[in-house]
Formats: sequence, C-alpha cells, structure tokens
Amino acid sequence: MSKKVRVRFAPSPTGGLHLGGVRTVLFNYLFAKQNGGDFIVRIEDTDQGRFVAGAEEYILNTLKWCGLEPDESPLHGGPYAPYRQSERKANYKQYAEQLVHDGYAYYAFDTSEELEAKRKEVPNFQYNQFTRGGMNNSLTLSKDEVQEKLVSTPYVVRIKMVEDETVVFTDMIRGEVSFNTSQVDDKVLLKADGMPTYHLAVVVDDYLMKISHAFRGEEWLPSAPVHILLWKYLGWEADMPQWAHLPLILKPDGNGKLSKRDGDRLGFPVFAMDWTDPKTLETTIGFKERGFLPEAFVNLLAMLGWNDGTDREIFTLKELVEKFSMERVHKGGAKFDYEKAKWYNHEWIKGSEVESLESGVKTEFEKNGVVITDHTLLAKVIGLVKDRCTLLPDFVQQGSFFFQSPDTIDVAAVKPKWDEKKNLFFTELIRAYELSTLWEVHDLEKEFKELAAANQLKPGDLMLPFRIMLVGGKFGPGVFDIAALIGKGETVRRIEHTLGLIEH
RNA sequence: GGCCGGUUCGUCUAUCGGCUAGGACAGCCCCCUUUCACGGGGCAAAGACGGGUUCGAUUCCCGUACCGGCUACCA
Repeated sequence: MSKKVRVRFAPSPTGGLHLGGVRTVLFNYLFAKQNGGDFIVRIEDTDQGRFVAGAEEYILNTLKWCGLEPDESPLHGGPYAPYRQSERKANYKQYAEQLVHDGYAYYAFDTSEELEAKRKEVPNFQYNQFTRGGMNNSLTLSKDEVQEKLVSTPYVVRIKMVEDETVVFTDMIRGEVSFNTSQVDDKVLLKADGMPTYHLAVVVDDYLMKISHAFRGEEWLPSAPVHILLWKYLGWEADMPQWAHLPLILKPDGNGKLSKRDGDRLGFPVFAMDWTDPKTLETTIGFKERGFLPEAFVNLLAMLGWNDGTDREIFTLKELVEKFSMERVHKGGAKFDYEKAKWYNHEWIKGSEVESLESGVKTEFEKNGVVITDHTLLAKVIGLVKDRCTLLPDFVQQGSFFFQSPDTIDVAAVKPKWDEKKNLFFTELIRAYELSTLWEVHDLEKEFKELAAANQLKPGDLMLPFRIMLVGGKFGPGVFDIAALIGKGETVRRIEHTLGLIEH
C-alpha cells in the first residue's frame, strides 16, 4: 500500500561539503536504510554562475569516505538518470508552460536592472500579488505584446501566488506548519536562460524520481508553501513527499549558521574532507585530514540534533540505522562544539581494533617521514599508544620513536639533576642490558630496579632520564614497554647517545 | 520591517504533568600512574520572563523577550 521509501540529497556543486550537508545526507541515509528504501544523490547544478568544477566529484568522494554511498547518483547511475539537473534541462520547461496554461504561473519580462531599480526605489519590494499589476508581465500586457516579447526578449516564468489562502502541511519534525499565501511572493520558476530555479526543479525531479520523503535544512522552511502549491498546481498532490526540515548547525560562539569562515577563524574543520578551491587554489581543511575516523565523524554528526532517548552516545552506522527516528530529531539548532567532536574521535580510536587503525596510522607516519617496514611492530605500537591518541596525527607524536631515534633529546630536562652517580648507573645499565638474555618488560624493569638499589639510587630519579633517552621527552607509554619493543641494540644505542650529549 | 521557526547547566542533551531536574563535553579537585595520557571518584553548573489550565507544571495554552532562518532570474 504505502509506496517505497526513496529519499534524496540534492546538493548544488558550489564547493566543499559542510558539516550540515553531511548530516542531512546522514539522516536521509539512515531513514532510507531503516525502511529498506533508496538513497539518491541528485546534483542541483541549475546555477551556472555558481558552478564549481570538481565539487560534484568531491561530494561523492566525501559520501564514500563516510560510508554513506548512494543507491543512485550521477556516478552510480540508476533508473531515473540523468541525476544532474543541468542534463535534465529539457524537462522543466514543459511544466512551467503547463502552469502558465493552467493559470498558475505567468511570463514576466522585467529585466534585472528594472527589478534592481524597483528594489532601490521601494524598500522591501516584493514581486507579489500586490505589485505584479504594475510590472511587465503576461498579466498586465496585451496578448499581442506578450506574443511579441516571448519571441524577442528574454523572460522568466513566475508562480502566480493565490490571494489569502492558508497552506498547511505536516512536517515530520515540527508538526503542523502553516503559511498565508499573501505573505509569499511570486517566485521565479524558470529563469531567462531556460534553467529552472530550485523551486521548480525540486518538485519536478522529486515527482519524476518518485521521492517519498524530502529532508532538507530548516532554511528551506519559508519556501515550503511554494513547493507545496506547485505539487498541487501540477496535479501531483497525491504523490507529494512527506517533509522534514532539519535544524541548523550553529556557530560555537555567538549565533547564526555555522560557516566555513567560522572554522577558519576558530581553527577547526567545517568541511568533511580537504577542499581546494579551483579558482583561488586555497585549501580548506577537512575532518578526514585532521585525523578523524569516518565512524566517529558520522557518530558525532548523528548526535547533533538527535539521540536515542538514553545516555548512550557512541553508535556505529549500523546501530544508527536501527535506532534512528525522525520523530526524535530536535527542532532547535545545535551549536557545534569541536572539543566534543574530538572526544567522539578519541572514543572511537580507543574502541577500534588495532587492525582497523593500521592503514590510517601508517599513512600519518609516512606523511611525517617515518617509514614503516615492520607491520608487527606497527600493530604493537598502535595497541600501546591508541588510548592516548585523540586524532590520527597524535600517533606520530606518540609513536615515531618506536621506528626511529628521536630527532631531539630534551637534555635540559635531565642536566640540572645529573651527577656522577647517575652517569655510573647508566653505564652499568648498558652493560647489564647487553648481557641480559631476557628482553621482556618485566625483566627489564627488574634489572633496572635491582641495579638502582645496588647503587643506592631511587628508581624514581632514574626513570625520567631513562625516558628522555629513549623517547626524547616527557611523554609516551611506560619506559620498559618502550625498551622491550625497540629491542636491546636500540635501547643501548639511545642510552649511549644521550650520555654523550650530557657530557658536553 | 514582514513571515516562519526555535528557547533545560558555558556546550550537546534526558524528562511520554508528579524531581533531590539525569548524562556527556569543557572546567576545577582527588585517586591511580616514579612521564604524559587512559581510567576511577568528586565539585560546580540549567528549566528566558509573565500569565493561565491543573491537586500538581520544565512538560499543555496564551502573551512578552531573546535567538535564528527566509525575504535573489542562489541553492
């Protein structure tokens, strides 16, 4: 009885994919998968002025990284191709004509300059039921004039908003929402270049692609009445999707929608992945490149405006598909908190299996010039340090000394308390370790402490110097864990090296 | 300005009219750790305001305030 669930994400390819955009994708995806439906990506490239090369590919790549692959898209194909509105251009005009023919729309010949002048002259000028009588359009011009202008000048098609009617619809998140048509203006449906505006394109394509549920950002709420009227005027009311207007993601400080600028200003990513503007060649950092795990990114996005009603905060995509419900999506916008975002990543890194971290961590090391040849060692290192890594690049700081000698040794941290007794201890330690046949954490610690006792030194005074010899600074996992992993030769070499540095 | 939407700790949020308003992030303190983290424990921190309805309102209704979105031949 009820039709198949089909949802769509309809971005316009103008740049990087923003947090809010990915969350819209996520909610679409979760709803579709939960209901055994299809998730479609349709590219809304009707504004050639704002079109940015590469943006479409970037968007699809981002979805892939997030694990939110569409069932149908320009890339994946599908039964309702093409999935780019620019390639569907021929579709729209007939519907615009139909609307004009049925009296729901009209041709308007006012030039951009004329409209601009009008807006200057009349504050808050709206092209609507009260003003259209004074403009150049098929409602005010004679039939002959209209015919003549239709062939000789550019024109647009505008919706003829009815007077004083209440448009009511039920939003899945907000409940009943109503608008009076006298407040809404005569939106352009078909532009002078023959391209539809969003308003026409979205209803025509949602109809043609049999979309059952339309989810989009709250910023679209004010134009919902236009779309609903269009569904009605085109005679498709029975097929109209159910609407849900998602709350916005807000700036962490102050108020307003979160924008790319805020990320630049506050030092955190706003785009999912790195985005390089093809014109300015400026790169904006993404969550991926900052070292977020896609699972964590999806998780944190889901929790921005939704929860399952319990205290639980960590969910896999699969769990989200099961538990998600549009009814539990909030009405109000949420300020984005980068600290909390990092917490999600940390939780995911801690909870991830070593194997699933390997390739990402290896990439980070290589980016920093640390060559990984021993993958058994890599796995051990990841297991040892992952609890202390919030973002993937933290592995480099926490673990590169396992693969190569530290670049710098913080000699200044040991020198002030250095004395001949300590020097002697480490010299003896070298010999003891060289002679040792066992190289396990436990044995290393035992030998170290016994030798300290024999020299009447407190182990506590020796651990820090030892740590600095091995890792270069005051950080990292347990010293004996480190010594055990890097091996006898390397341990001895690093002690000797630092001893040499202290001498001078 | 107009229309529409929103409003619980600093932030994200829980609460299907009955509360000592719960959790998480951040903050602070303590423990653990002879580094730094992780971990464990604790402290502090909220119902915008005013009216109703009700035995009882954070929860329902109205108004006010504040915040946001929209108001393009952009999406």
